Amino acid sequence: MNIGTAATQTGLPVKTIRYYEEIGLVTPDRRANGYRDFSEACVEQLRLLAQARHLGFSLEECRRLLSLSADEGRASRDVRALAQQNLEAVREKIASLSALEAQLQRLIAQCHGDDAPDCAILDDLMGQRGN
Amino acid sequence: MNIGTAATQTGLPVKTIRYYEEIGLVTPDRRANGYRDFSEACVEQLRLLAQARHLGFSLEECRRLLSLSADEGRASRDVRALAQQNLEAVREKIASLSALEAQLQRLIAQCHGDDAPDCAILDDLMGQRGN
DNA sequence: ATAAACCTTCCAGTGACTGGAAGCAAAAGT
DNA sequence: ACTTTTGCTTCCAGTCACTGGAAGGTTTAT
Repeated sequence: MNIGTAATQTGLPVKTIRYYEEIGLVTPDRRANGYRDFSEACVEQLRLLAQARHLGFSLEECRRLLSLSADEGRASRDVRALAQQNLEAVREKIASLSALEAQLQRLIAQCHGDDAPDCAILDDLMGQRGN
Repeated sequence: MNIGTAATQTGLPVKTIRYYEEIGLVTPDRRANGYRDFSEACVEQLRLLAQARHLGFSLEECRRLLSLSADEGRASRDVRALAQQNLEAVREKIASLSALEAQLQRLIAQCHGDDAPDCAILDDLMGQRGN
């Protein structure tokens, strides 16, 4: 299977697949003309990559997921732990973004938003030390 | 004021301040010995940068904030619009992270998490196309 | 025969820093 | 006065996960 077909099968851009090969996440075969040749197994790995990236796993986490998925003797506990870690990270991001949201909302509420140059937002941004 | 003092006054790392100068966000004076010399006004700009970055504004947005803060004839409406845009972006990020959280939670719940190699998470990751 | 679509590699850029090396300048300690 | 430490300078390279583009070879369709 050519790289373009693999791309449409997985939803990954061609460039991204080449990049994944470059950093050793997948190792497609090569044809006589130099074209990459993707096996079904390889496409499955790409599908895992696409899906896991979509879920916010880093490429290093994806690497571990791939090695777990290749390991017939794996314990599902290990996969779960990885996912759990990722979940924590997502929750932390949500928490800090929520704090941002509140602060921005407060700032916006305090600003008149008219033609005059005095602005509560700028006042706040310049007023205090960072944090 | 030396760069180190400016750094402690604003909470920004020295390296970051130099980077901000490099991309033209601030332009401190220079002393005879080549050291940067930060005026109070310059430090205020750095404070704005620190605070705005902390609130998730991009550096390009910060650039616009700085030019608005320097413009005596600005309309606070414009500042508000910028903050409002940022708020939307933050809300979108929160929404998509929340979707991730739900999906991860579901996946984790389906996985036994024991010694056995069969794992609902891996099954899911390899099963379908990436969207 | 020609055009288009597809493949290859390599180089450079993104955003926002961050780390490190090599080399002066200034401040502090003895 | 001398030495050590700290602080400043520049420049180069790396991070993460791609993304764009150039220059060129291959295959497929017309």
